[in-house]
Amino acid sequence: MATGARPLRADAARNRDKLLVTATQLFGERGLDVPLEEIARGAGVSIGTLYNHFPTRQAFFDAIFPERLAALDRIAAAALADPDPWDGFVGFLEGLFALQAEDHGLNDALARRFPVTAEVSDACHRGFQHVDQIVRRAKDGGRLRADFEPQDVATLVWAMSQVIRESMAVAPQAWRRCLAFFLDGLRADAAHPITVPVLTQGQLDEVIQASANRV
Amino acid sequence: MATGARPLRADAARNRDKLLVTATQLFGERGLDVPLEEIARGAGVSIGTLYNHFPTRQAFFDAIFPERLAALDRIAAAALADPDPWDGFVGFLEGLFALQAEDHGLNDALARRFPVTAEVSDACHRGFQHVDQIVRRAKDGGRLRADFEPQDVATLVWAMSQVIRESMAVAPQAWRRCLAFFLDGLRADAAHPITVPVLTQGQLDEVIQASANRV
DNA sequence: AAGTAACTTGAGGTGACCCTCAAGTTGTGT
DNA sequence: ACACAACTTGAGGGTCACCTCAAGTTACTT
Repeated sequence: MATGARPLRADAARNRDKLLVTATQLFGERGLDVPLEEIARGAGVSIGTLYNHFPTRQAFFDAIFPERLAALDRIAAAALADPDPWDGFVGFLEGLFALQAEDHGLNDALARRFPVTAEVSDACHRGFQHVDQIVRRAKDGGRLRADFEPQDVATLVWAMSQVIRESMAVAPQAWRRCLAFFLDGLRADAAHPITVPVLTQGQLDEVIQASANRV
Repeated sequence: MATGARPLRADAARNRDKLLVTATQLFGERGLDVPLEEIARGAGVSIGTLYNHFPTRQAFFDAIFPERLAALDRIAAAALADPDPWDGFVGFLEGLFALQAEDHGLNDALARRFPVTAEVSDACHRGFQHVDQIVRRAKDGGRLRADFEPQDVATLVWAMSQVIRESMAVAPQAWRRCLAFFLDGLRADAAHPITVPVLTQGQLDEVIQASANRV
């Protein structure tokens, strides 16, 4: 996996691995705010070594999230492969939120702090494109209401991420109920006129930017 | 307003007031995490004086939130007074979220950290009872779906609070769109069967408790 | 087996915020 | 005008997390 200029020394590679494993676990359990010192301790390594390998918290995210986002890609692909566009749309959302419910860190990442580095932001763009297709397909299929736009998925992610965060410890499946209500409002035959305009892509970018600056 | 054992000395009362005004403003603008030192500075008073009057952050909340929650009471009363139960239900939610959108601190309070002291928790109980009535009335009226329960309002509050938080700076009205989608899913004629059970009151209390401990 | 580059270590500096308390100041009743 | 209680002050101690770097250790090369 390490493909930099020259290979790491054996002990260094081991340490890097241990740090990554520990970080992945702690982020998953407790969110993205875990103290770096705790990660070092968990990996059995000094704080200095941690900084050798991951000079910033962001460096951890960059190393961890591509894998997570790949899971998202798979979910999106499955959604697009579903013969029923509406089922695909629903499956995508359920898959996405199930992933968030399993991984406190991913939930944090999607809700409060969109990632910024090249690789991760690429993955996000791919994600947006997938969402675009999934939404368009479900609208064309006639069961998703016509005034629902891809940007509305972002709003939905914010909404659900908080529901997941609050309820996950006590009722890990509670978010599914909230989503079910919401989905019933997204069906074409449930639609009532909406006067509030969708977020423009520019506005969405602004929000994401603000979010990232908050890290 | 001060009704303690003996009245405050004039200068002390003035300082208390200035602190309260500043705190209200800063909490409203920036949420409940504003450093206390900033409140003291804003009020033109030393940090020691701040601690004289408000020995904990919670003491500020106790002084500020009853007024805010009274506004909620008014909104609930208006909802119950609405001749159309569904319109009342919708009006209640819109009023509640509009309040949150105006006041970052209230948003924080409802989303992440339910208050704990007697007076405030009383107000919450009154709030719950109002929600109970509003929901029951709307269900009896036949336009709110029958499987929607008062506890589901809590979930909705979590969801919307995050939408509000993320979008308020860029598109202060964006939450209304999200709510509109959601409401379309709450209409009786939009209902599809839901398998996930509602949060029990006990579970809800647990979540609220966990939330409060997080302060 | 020795030499060197690569790596690790952890004490300690920085900064943000919290909170306390001894010393000083000011309002108020007499 | 006096005296005392009420009040204010802000330096300073505590905690927690971040981050650095000089000195020590270890893996790899020859």
